[in-house]
Amino acid sequence: MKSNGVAEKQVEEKSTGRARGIDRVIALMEHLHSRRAPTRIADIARDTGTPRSTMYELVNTLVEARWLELRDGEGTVYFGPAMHYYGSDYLDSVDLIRKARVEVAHIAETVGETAQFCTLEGDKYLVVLNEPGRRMFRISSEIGIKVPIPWTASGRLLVDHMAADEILRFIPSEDFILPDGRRIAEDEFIEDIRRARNQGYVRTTALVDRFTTCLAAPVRDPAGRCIATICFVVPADTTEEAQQAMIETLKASAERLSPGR
Amino acid sequence: MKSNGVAEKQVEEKSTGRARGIDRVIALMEHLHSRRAPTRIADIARDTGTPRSTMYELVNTLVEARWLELRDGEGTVYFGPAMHYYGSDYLDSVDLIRKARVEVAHIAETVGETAQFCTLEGDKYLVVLNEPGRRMFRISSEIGIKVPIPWTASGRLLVDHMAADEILRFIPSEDFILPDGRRIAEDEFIEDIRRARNQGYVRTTALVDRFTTCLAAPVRDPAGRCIATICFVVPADTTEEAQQAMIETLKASAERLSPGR
DNA sequence: ACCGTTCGTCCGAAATATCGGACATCGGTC
DNA sequence: GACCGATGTCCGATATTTCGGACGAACGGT
Repeated sequence: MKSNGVAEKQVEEKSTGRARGIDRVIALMEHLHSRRAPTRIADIARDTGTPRSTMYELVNTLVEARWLELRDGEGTVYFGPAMHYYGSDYLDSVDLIRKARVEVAHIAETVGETAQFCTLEGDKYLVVLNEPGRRMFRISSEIGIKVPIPWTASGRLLVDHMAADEILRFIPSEDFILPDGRRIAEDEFIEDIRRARNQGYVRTTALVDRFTTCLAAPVRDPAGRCIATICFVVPADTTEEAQQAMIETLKASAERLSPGR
Repeated sequence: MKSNGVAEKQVEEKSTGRARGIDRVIALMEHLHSRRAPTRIADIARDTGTPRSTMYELVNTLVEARWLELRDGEGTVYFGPAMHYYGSDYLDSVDLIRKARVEVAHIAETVGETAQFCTLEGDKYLVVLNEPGRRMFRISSEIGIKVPIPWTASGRLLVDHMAADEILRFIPSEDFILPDGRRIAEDEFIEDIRRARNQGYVRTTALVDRFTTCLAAPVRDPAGRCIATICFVVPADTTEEAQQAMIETLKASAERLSPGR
């Protein structure tokens, strides 16, 4: 049907080309999020399949509400402050996330490396919180961007409650192909998961990015199911000693976050 | 009925009671933000003047888009994860805010007290970033909530580029009345501003809250105009010595954030 | 100075989203 | 067990929002 790796999203129309304003707005915001950059109104209209006149009308309304902001030489629009306010309300309203914010901020500051808090959404992995370390070598946070589960360290923990065949049915086959074209062997992936579960943490190197290592520890619900992970993103040449210390830090934080002690 | 200080917003109708979906959605989100709590659909409909059937229809659409989430025993709705993603995109896209996040996180962690980054929006003060300290005595962040300028320490810096009469014309007269009913004398307020400008920081005690002191330092643009503030919110009984150290911390951070060195 | 392109606004027509009200459910109360 | 209030769904009518296309302005390349 649709295979949007980074792909675009046309508004689905059943018969005619007419759609509700709210649906066009949702498509607009989703488009800005996937582009992650201020975008010209005409381009948004084209890429979302919205009539130009309609898009101008909607953008005016949204700018007035501060959902969007005109950027640069008035040529482009991007998210406005209202989104930040609503987003903060969301973060504060979810108990686990509120606690995770404290943990992530603390370990990022004390260890000095980028720390993240991650969960699943559907059959994809995504970063919910991202606190850059002192290094700041990864400028762009990838908050809310869906990533195939096998590309990530955390992903190996987040599915560890399933049986092997269940996992392979759950994850789309194409998600085993890395950005550089390599394919992750399914049995190695399953073995990774088993080992991670036993160790209580997971480490991956050079998966998405040749020079990056990810260290992750599981946040588990009372039933023992991994509901989220907390992790560090560090250069691959970080000393083993330092990595071991980080793993201990992660395990302690993850333990504190796990509901019901 | 409802008398929640921060006023409610009925959807404006010109002639008939009919409104666009997008306008109803904006009113809905604004309402949730002002209530800051999961709210029942029927209540939202009543308080925003939206027909119940319309509200149910819209909420369904928004829940599907993850703009909203059903909470509790499915009885109420509140902001969903999409708002957080869009809000994060906004934060990352504004240079000053991105830098301020680093500063606020750092000083909150090292000093251990709640730190904030604030600006003006129209003739109101508002908190853009809030990082709770170790104390965490103020649980609810007030991000995106508009507050009268005279109620705040930062407010005294944010208007310090104006002449006295300009300031008094700019700030609505009723904003000089504190939550407890006391009225701030206008000449004392003007004097506060002058002193703050000379000192390069400002301190207020027991303004909004009897037991709270605010310390703030100005972030200035190349022309010297205060475009934002960075501040600490601490218990009023914090020692003078500790407060002096915090002031120095704030001034250093504010200096780093001021564009053009 | 001459095009071709993009930007933003405006307008009338008609497809349809909003609205009001009816209805079925569910829980709690007396 | 009857009553009351609140919740959520459904449906048809019509007021209105969306849409297409036209238009003038602004821009940039030749």
